[in-house]
This record gives sequence, structure tokens and C-alpha cells, in this order.
Amino acid sequence: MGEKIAAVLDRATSKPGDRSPTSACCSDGKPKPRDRIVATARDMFHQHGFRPVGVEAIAEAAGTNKMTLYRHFGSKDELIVECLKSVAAEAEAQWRVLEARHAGNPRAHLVAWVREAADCVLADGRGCSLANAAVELTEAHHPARRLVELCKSAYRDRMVGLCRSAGIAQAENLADALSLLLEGARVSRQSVGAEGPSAKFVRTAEAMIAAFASEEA
Amino acid sequence: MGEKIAAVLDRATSKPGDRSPTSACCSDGKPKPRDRIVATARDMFHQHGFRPVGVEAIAEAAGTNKMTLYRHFGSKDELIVECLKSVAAEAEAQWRVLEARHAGNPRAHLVAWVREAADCVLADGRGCSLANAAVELTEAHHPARRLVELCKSAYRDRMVGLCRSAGIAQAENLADALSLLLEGARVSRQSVGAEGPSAKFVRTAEAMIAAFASEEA
DNA sequence: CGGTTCTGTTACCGATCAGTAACAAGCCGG
DNA sequence: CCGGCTTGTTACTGATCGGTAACAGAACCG
Repeated sequence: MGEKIAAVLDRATSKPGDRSPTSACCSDGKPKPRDRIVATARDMFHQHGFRPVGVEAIAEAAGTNKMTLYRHFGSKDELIVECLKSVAAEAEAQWRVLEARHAGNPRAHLVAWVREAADCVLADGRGCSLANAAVELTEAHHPARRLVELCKSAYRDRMVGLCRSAGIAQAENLADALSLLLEGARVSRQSVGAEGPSAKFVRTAEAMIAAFASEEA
Repeated sequence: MGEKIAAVLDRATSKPGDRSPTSACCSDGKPKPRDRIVATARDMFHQHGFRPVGVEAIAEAAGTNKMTLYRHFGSKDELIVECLKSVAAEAEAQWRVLEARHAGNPRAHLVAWVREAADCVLADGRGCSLANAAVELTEAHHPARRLVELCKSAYRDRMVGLCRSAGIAQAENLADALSLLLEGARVSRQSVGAEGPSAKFVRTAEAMIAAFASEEA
């Protein structure tokens, strides 16, 4: 472990030579190539997976070219890592929004999380890019693997903290159970479709929360 | 759906010109090339994923060559499908063993399933090859996608049947919940490792079964 | 033995793709 | 207006990989 995710995620969007506070917005509405590339690659990787998407296709879809891409990212793997960082950062931002909205009411936060997670499952047929990366990028020392582990682990910590502050006695057990449910729903959605077991995610998660809540000593 | 899985799976190991009852065992212990190829490819695909494993590597690892491979399989995709069929057939066989062992005691069958599923999760770091295929093979009309959907759907039906015969009132809900847990445990095992949420699979699944069982009207 | 079927070997094609070189054009600050 | 930095363009390399052709040898069965 050792390394804090906060530090890793900080390096996600900001670069040493950063000038503008909005981080690379060419005064007109068009973002700078680097950000366009990350945003485009993130979508394409999410949609089609990592291996089948070529760097040339990414660059073209981002309205630029391969050469510019390689001036910002040393390799395709590096770009992948940057995309995953972007995904993780967005997820953390969403979490914070939810946290702020239900400040002081962790129980409401918990049920809101279930709803939002369900939306996330239903929204698109492809699950979590982080998990997908772990499935697809099997090389033991691929830089993405370490990041995925870090992010998932951090997410788990947040869930445990939320459950704990919601007064759940077995906070870790509930947090892990909910994590498994969500992860399962997302992958099940991909293999059997939206009509399969993933359709029961909300119902099951809510029942589980209720069961754990009624056990407070 | 229309097509029965039984029919699909039947085509898995048997071919039109099948002579020996043991299906391709060269009198000596060494299986015939076709079966060696399927077995080897199945392992390699499972370990490293589908895209990164080349047909040449498979053939060599199976103690044969690419040409012989292409005499038995029209394409790499076809080989992939055959491997997935083999995986599904093996899973179904294991299910039947469990079913026979706990014949007449579906409740014991259910808890045995949890244990075996947990072993399966812990055994190797890579999850279910079928689910992995759905994640990795994103082309909408890839032949493997249809098979995966079929198999997962069939597995779900078996689970529902088991829960029902175990006297669970909300059999479908429990079956889906357990499916989500297992699927989630397997993918979580890949992303965060064995110490993550997947470690709680048995505990959670058993608690869930108990909860559903106590609700019989 | 003779013929057929299955297998091994080698060499090859064509396509895709990550990554690089070299040069021209634009933008922006001083 | 000038000089540096970023971007665009084109062309290229080298490697990998799916799939095929053609021929030679082995096993099997009548």
C-alpha cells in the first residue's frame, strides 16, 4: 500500500506546467488536445475495451493525431492509466456530491448510493472500467492493475466508513456485501443482460441494508 | 430463446465423425490433437484472456501446430466458442455431481453450492471464463456473446429451481441475489485481490440463505 | 499391401498496430 | 516582429498475428 490515492488522483488531471485554473481550456470552449484525448479515450476504452481500441483511432476521434498523442503520453499503457485515473476521480467526485447532499444523514446517503449505483448499472451495458481493466489487462505487472487495486480498495474504505457512521454494527460486512452485489450486477448486466439477476440489485441491496440495520446492538 | 442449451452443449465435445466411445483417445493415453487444443486453449484463454493469446502459441502449447488447429476450427473465434462450451459443460457436470450427492436434500445442496462456489473463487485469481468473455469480447455480434448469455441464463434457471425445491418462498430473488454475489466475488477477486470483499462471500451467502429461508410462509 | 485420412513442417500473405522521424504550420508571449 | 512552444501532416519501421498453400510423412483400415 503505502501510497495515498489522493496523491495518485491528484496527478490525474494536473500536469507540472499547468497555467490556467480551469486546466487547459483554450479560452474558447475547445479544450486542449491532451484533455480531449483523455476524454475520448476514456469513452472508447469503456465502450470497446482496451486492446481493440487503437491509438490512431483515439487520436482521430479526439480531433487530433497520433503524434500529438504521443507527445503527451509515453505509451498506450500510460494513456490507459491516465484514463482510469480520470474515471476514478469522477467516481470520487460523485461520491462527494452524494456525501454533501446527505450531510449528517448517513442512512439517507446509503440508500441514495444504492439508487445511484443502480442507475450506473442500468445506464450502459458495460460495467465499471476499473473492473473491466482488471479482467482484460492480465499482465501481472501492468501499471493499470496497481491503480485498479488502489481505487477499489479506497472505494471499499469509503463504503465501510459510510456504513459505520450510519450506525451499522457489522459495517465491514455490509460494505463488502454491497460491494459484491454492485460488482456482480455490473458484470451480470454485461453477460446476461438487463433482464437477468442485475435487475434485482436495488431490491436486494435495500433488503440487505435493512437486515444489517436491524442488528445494531 | 428457442434454442435449448442441452443441444448447444451436446455439440461441444462430440463431432459428426466420432468413433471411439471415449471420444478421441488414441488407444495410448495421449488424446487426439483436437481435444488437446481445446483443453490447452481453454486454460490459456482463462489465464491470459482471449485477445492476447495467439493461435500459434496455443497450437505449440498443445504439442501440435497452427495448421492442424485450423483443420479443426474455422477461426480463432470458433475455437473460443468451443472452449466456452467446454467450460459450460464442465460447470454443468459439476452441478450434476452436487445434485446427485445431495439428492432429496436441496437445502444441503444449496449450502454445498456456496462452499464449492467459494472454492472456485479462491482457486484461481481469474474469475469465470464466460463472464470474462462477455467483458473482453465486446463486438456486439461475436458468437461467444450469445453462448455466454445462454449459459448464464441456464445457470440462473438451475439456481431458481434449486431454491424453489429447497422451499424458499422468494426463490427467484434468492437465486438472483446469490448469482450477483458470486459474480461479484469473482470479479472483485480479480481487481482487489483475495483479501478484499470477495473474502466475505461465504459468510454473506449463508446469511442470505438463512434470511430467505426464515421467510417461508 | 494400398489407399485414405490425419498430422507435421515450412513458408508465405496481408492486415493491423504501437511507436518514431522529420518537417511545416500555427499560436502566443515578450 | 521575432523566437519558442505546441500542434498538424506524412511517411515509415518493426513486430505481431490470423489465416492459407503446398508438400511430406505417419497412422489406420480394408
